[in-house]
Amino acid sequence: MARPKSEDKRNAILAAAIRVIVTQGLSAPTATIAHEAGVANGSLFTYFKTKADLLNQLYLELKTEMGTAALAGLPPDAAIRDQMFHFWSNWMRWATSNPEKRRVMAQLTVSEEITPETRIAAGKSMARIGELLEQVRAYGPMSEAPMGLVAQMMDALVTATENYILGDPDNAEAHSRTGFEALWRIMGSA
Amino acid sequence: MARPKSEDKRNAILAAAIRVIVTQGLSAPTATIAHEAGVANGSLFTYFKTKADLLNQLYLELKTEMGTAALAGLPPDAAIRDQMFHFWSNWMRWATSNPEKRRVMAQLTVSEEITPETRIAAGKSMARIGELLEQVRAYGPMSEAPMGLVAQMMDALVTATENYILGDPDNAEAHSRTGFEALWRIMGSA
DNA sequence: CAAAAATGACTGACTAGACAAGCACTAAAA
DNA sequence: TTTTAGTGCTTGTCTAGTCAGTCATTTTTG
Repeated sequence: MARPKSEDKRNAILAAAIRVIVTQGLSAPTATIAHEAGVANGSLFTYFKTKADLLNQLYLELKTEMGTAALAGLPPDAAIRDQMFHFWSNWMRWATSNPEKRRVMAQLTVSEEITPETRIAAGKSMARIGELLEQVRAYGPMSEAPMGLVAQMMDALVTATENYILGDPDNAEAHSRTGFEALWRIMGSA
Repeated sequence: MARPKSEDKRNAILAAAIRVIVTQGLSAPTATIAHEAGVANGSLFTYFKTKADLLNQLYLELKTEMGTAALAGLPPDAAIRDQMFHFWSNWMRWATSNPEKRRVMAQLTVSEEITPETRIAAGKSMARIGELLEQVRAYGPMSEAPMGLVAQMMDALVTATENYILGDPDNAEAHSRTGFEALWRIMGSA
């Protein structure tokens, strides 16, 4: 390999994509993204085969980052409710301190450009979260409900709470707590 | 006005837009929509000034239709929980029997093309729903929480439940019930 | 240790195609 | 006869992706 691709440049493109998409939406021209990243139009395509490829990789990166952040420092021996609250708080903190990433995630989640394969790969990085949720559900009022529905509901509550916090960041802490209590009322056991 | 615009044609365009957008996404060409509606390319623009205008009107129409459907036959003297359940069931039924409209709504909700004005107008048509929700909230565990957060959570739960039903329509009834019970655990009082 | 050859990342002008909207014209209503 | 809806071809703009050539970096060779 004569001249290695630089990880820096790849990251610069992904970061630029976030900044541009947040203001222009997913239809933002690749040229704009390349320019924002300080890279030539054509270079973008040496790092990402197509625009769709760029979007898929961005989605994967964001989802993984979010999952990692949410699980950071989870106390493995604490009561399940405390673990869940820790997890919830991490997630909220990440979301509120990365509003642009959150917005872009929301757009990508709904986009047709994201392939099922990417969604599955993204799901894998959430495996640990699934286990946790499974334990929570098993002894609560949702024990009979299908896991998929429970997972979607949690996701929905997270997103709703995050969205609301975005509009009133000063009371983030209180809203986060309200959200968690709602979640726990839905599926928790004690 | 010498020759009146036909309401039929307008509706044909909106209906065609739904059909086309559901398969092609919001970037679907206006030409395709016009063709699907059995109308010339240019005619579309006598009914809708721009493509964005078309999307905004479609959003408004769908949101209004959904709101109306959800409130149909609401028993005004029944217990508040029963009213809420009636409302929830209506909403679910509308969603499951109009999957394409639901999908298009989801796309429009997130789209940058929809103006704040349109969103506000759409909110107005939901006023009655707001009152109902207000009564529910007032005596439950969410009485201290801001109304906006409560509304977003309900919306999130509706959407999550709808989405899940879409993937397993055979058990729609059971899932709908599960969803409502979750909602009631969050904010109901008895 | 040159130096030159091989490699492939990088550039940005360019192309081919798509699309929203305009327009000149025709048909229908009043 | 006037006015406006309706038509579908045309136009100007925009954009994803290409490509011929350049240049930084590594590898080979005398």
